[in-house]
Amino acid sequence: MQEAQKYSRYSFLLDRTARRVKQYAKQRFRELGWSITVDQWTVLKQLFDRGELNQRELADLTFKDHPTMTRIIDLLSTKELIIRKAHPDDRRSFKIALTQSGQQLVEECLPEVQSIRMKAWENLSESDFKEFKRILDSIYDNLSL
Amino acid sequence: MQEAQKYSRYSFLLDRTARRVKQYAKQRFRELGWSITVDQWTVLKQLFDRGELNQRELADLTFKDHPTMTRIIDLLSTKELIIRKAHPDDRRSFKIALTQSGQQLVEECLPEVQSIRMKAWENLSESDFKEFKRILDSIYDNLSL
DNA sequence: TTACATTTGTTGTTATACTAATTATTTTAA
DNA sequence: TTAAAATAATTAGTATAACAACAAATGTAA
Repeated sequence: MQEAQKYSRYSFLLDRTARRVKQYAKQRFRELGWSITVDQWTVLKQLFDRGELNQRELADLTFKDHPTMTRIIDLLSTKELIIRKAHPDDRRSFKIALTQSGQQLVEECLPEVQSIRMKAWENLSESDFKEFKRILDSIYDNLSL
Repeated sequence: MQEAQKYSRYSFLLDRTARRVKQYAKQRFRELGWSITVDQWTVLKQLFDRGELNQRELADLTFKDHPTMTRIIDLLSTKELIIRKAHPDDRRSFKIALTQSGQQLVEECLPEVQSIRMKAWENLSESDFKEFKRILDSIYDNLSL
């Protein structure tokens, strides 16, 4: 393979694998009868770990843009897993909080999510993880603005 | 970090990095004034490399599903970069072919695409590429159906 | 040959991704 | 203090991504 073409191939493999990982988790969520998506889960988990956050903070933590976060928040609100509370110090902003059923859902799903996530890494060693993380971070930094 | 949480973190980094790579390419395409997306490019490039293909073959090669491919083909047809030609042996199917302007576009864009792709891999070594590919393939296989 | 299964492609629906533009509010600077 | 700049969130438009259901054509087995 030509030198230059090789890099396109790696980018393709990265994209393909990331899609597969997401697809697998999505499918397992469905099979388990959970009515949330993987991206919605990520938001719930952040709120579970860190407590109330505004939408900008959630967007930054999950590396999503603001319009996307608005819509994920809308969907989670409709399902009554979170609520937008008025921000005490800033009327432009909301405090997003888990509802009781949101809290309960995270607690129930957490072990299963972890086993879904583990599946991808079967047969890989501790040093593989380190290498992988290092390379991913390097790629990410190369493309930072 | 807890053992189980680690795997979620790796999945997150993978997703984040893949999104960044796509985002970077998309932005460069825009800056260069190209009116195609990265996924559309991938289809054009396959046709350029392999000649006429049907939609199933294109979907298989790019690891996209058939409805997604239908829509990408629709968009490229509208832009007159490709055409659906009747398949001589199978009336269910089309032969997808580059038009002259499609062919020309690929030839013009190819060097620039390769430099966009290379950007991600700066400061990484040949053995990093090999390791990375091995780990990606392993993850992909772990989640195969 | 007929009935059934498979294949190819399309349509519909929901969700995420990114861009641009907009509103409301808050911050900063003259 | 007032005007301009910046920020938080939303809305609108277009493009992927995945899934289900479907139509038309082809293949296969009795």
